[in-house]
Amino acid sequence: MTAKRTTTDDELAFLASYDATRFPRPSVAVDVVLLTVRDGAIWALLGRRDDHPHRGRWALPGSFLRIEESLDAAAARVLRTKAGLRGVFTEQLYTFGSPGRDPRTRVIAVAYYALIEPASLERAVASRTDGLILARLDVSWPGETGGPVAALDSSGIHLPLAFDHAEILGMAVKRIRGKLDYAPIGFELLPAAFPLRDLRLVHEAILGRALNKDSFRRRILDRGLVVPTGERAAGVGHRPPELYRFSDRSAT
Amino acid sequence: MTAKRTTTDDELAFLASYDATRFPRPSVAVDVVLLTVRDGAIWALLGRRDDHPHRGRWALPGSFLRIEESLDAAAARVLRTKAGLRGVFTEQLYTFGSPGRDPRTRVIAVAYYALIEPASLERAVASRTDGLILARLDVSWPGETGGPVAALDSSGIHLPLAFDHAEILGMAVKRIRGKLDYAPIGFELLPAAFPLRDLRLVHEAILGRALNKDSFRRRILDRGLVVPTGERAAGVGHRPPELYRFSDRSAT
DNA sequence: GTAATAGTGTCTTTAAGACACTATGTA
DNA sequence: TACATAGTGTCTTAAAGACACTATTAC
Repeated sequence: MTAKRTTTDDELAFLASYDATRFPRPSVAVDVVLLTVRDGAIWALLGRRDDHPHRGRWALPGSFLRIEESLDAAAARVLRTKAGLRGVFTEQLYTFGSPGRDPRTRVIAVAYYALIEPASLERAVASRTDGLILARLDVSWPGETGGPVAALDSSGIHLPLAFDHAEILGMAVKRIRGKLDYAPIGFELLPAAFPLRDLRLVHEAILGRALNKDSFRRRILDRGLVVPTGERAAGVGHRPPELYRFSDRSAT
Repeated sequence: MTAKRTTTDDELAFLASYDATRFPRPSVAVDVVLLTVRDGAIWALLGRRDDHPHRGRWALPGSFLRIEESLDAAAARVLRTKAGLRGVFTEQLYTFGSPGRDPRTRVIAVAYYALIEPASLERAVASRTDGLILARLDVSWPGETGGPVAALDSSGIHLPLAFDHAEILGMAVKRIRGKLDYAPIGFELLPAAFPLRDLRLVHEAILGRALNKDSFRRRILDRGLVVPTGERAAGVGHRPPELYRFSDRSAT
């Protein structure tokens, strides 16, 4: 972090006289794209806006940044207070700051994305009565092209999104598509023990295309990122697959 | 961007009564890591701080965000006013917001990185009298590990950096290392026409390791990202190499 | 001529795709 | 038993590394 240094009397005097209100300052908010993967699609947590602006539209969970709180802490607080979740994998995504993105006042939104396995997220949504939904994302662009992403309700109807949240969703999808190959993010979307098939289905849903079964297995096993648990899934209607777990080796 | 929608009288009344000053707001600054590659190393533009805090230490060029200015526009303004540069490749990097990172007040720094070829940057530094220097970066970590990065003056002495700017430099190096393989960022660091050797030296400097000469040539040419200009470099003391230029094909 | 790097051709190695085949559970 | 998916083995293909060899300029 900041290197050790001495504070001089001169500097102390400067700091005492510093007036932070001399310039108009924007508000800073933190928005969280909480994602999961299920049924071959990416899903995101959205909340219905009860207040202006964009009342009735759907928005990412978010909050204004508190004055003595780090950005990461604000993202964790949003997940805790809006979804009742703790210890979820979270990473900063991008900062959105177009002057017109919020009609109230100038708001800089520091966006985060978070990944969680579907069972926990469904439980969180079910335990809430404040209009949270899990929306299926409709990614219309291929590869890592990027662009806004639409959200669909359970009937496949497009949900009207608030602010620039379609852009933020698009950035989150683009990010996890890009990171999937070299970062262990698929594991965040699965329970502790999982068959390799489920890991492949998660990758396919994120990438939006089918993957070769054999080379996927080989690639994952060769990298040593997963280790067999010795257990097998039961009651699957066919040969039960071996269950694996994420191996936290520091290998690349 | 934001979807088309109608504004109701109800909402207009809400907006008229909205008081943006109800909550304390942090300041928002934009800092730019302007990078180039020369002599097998990465270099960054730094300025000596004339004022408190961190007077005498070295800092990234930056500015507080103006209230009606986009983040991208602020980054472009910083490059224009602090280095006299326009049209430089610039991309958002990461947002730094630890509560203690600036002793004056809470400052959220939206960091950008920019890439330029060394001749233009040297010209910009030489034409300034306000204490700008080109500092060589000392990247001590391998691969995409990440972490703070030190800056050295022309004698190889460590320059004391202001705020958390060693962290920001580290994030910029990590980012360009990661993007080098799939994004055409090497070209931003070279003149319009260049021999393949220079492109390889740029890649090697960024990655911090030697690359196989033959497969580098094959890889670059096979991707069709460069096209021969038909000209050759002269006066190089050996067989003159063909000069290539970046081909702006939309191919992946 | 020598020195130095450009550039080509070929062999080997490695990772990924294709695909056949065997294994083992449920119904 | 049939069925469905798990898992193995092998062939092919594509990309990268290794390396030998030729090409062309400055000196």
